[in-house]
Amino acid sequence: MGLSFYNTLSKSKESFQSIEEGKIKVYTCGPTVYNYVHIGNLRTFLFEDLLIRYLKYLSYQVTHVMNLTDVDDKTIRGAKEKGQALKEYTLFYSEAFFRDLKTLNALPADFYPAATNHIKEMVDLIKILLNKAIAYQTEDGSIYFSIRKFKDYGALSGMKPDNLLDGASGRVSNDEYSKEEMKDFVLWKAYDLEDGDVFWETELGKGRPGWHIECSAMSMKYLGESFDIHCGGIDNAFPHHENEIAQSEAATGKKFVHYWLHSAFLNVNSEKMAKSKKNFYTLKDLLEKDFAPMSIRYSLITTHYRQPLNFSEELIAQSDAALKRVKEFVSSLKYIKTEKRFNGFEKIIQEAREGFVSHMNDDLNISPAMASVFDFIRKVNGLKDELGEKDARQALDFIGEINQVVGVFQFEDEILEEEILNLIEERNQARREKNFKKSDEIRELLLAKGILLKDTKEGTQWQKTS
RNA sequence: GGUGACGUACCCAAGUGGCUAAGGGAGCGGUCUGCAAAACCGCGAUUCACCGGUUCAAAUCCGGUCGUCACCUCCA
Repeated sequence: MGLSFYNTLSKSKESFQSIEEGKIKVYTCGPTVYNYVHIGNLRTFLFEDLLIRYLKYLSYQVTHVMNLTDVDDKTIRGAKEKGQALKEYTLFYSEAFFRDLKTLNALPADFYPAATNHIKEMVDLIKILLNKAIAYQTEDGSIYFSIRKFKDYGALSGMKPDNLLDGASGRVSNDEYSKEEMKDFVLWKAYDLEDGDVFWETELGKGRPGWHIECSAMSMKYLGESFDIHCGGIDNAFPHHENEIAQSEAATGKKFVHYWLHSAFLNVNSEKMAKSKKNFYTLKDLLEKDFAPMSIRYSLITTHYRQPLNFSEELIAQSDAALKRVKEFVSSLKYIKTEKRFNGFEKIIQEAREGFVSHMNDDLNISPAMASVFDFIRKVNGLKDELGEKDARQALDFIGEINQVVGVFQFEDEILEEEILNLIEERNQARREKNFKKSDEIRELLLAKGILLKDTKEGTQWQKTS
């Protein structure tokens, strides 16, 4: 089966076809850098990482752009509270965000454009909308998008103008406007004293951009007026993405994005994890509890991205155990040293690969894709006595291949220091002399150094624990 | 009021018309071991929230009921 995705636009799975052969352009909505991200946010970023990694695995040439929202009400308020310049404040949280991504082994995007570096592009876009009379300026100088003038408004989210509750986005003074206009959203916010020193003097007047316009302006700058995939959390489908479509398509007359992929929420006790509910964990919180980054990554990516995921510490512990199983498998392969070959081993690998790929092709259906990896491991474990070194090498390479996509397995350094090797030998000597007190002491000592020993028929084997 | 998602074993989670309902965790039994730990092997839902209906055949389709969550205001 070929690659297919559930497209929010059509509310159905569609087989994937890139605009340009062999190349895929992806835009993902990044964080608003006003605070540390929580792991609910990170779930979405890791879903996107999984997507990008898989597309690369399929040999597509991927261009990935993730924006940073570094000017909005929250960043302005936060900077003011800390008495910092906006730039200083947002830089701090941007860096924290990048650290989190790195810790969780997400591949860096090709571009991380920040809103404040693209004011010119946004102004140009807004000017086009004004010229087309789709946008209008109000008395205070703010500029709004008239959603009634974009006939397809609501196509993505099903939120048609008539069904929206009143109470527009960012409307300054509600009373002056009719009901319909209240549903319009802001493109450019005229300067307000609350904004302090955050403003730009532009052809549109003194002020700052609305939230939605940045993604239209920046995605089109880096990826073109039409591109392949746009991702984000499901809460961004409305109003953010709906508004992006309206702005972009109204301006260019072209289809903005071909595939919209949205991830479901991470919940805690069946409720959305959110800062306002105070039920969130940051990555730092979890690391301080000694959870391993890869166990956290595994927890966040192995539930299908459109399925709400109920988060718990128990979940990470389960992931930890699952990863241990893979690690144990990988570690044990190095003890297969014989020259023999297992007839048909290629076929076993090929079946596992096909299982993995066919499920990932199906809208990144990772659960059964991983199941085929675990099936492979069980099968090979059962065959170990019949495998030779070259087979083991192939099995290891296969796990490495899968890891290009999932990015959760860690391959240990297969070399031990002389000192450690000597201790293992010393312990074996003690065991031969039935000096178990001494051998147990050495085992404890090595475990404290991160080396786990296992006494098997073939001799003592070791494995690194961290 | 409008829009949408979800309810599968003790926990996590696939499967959306038809072979024995994947896989992981936990548990139990076994193998190995000086012992322990780890690993490996085996076992585990006659049943898919509930009630009707369609069908030769349904967890899967249709209707209804109950329960949970989210969006419509910044939110991954």
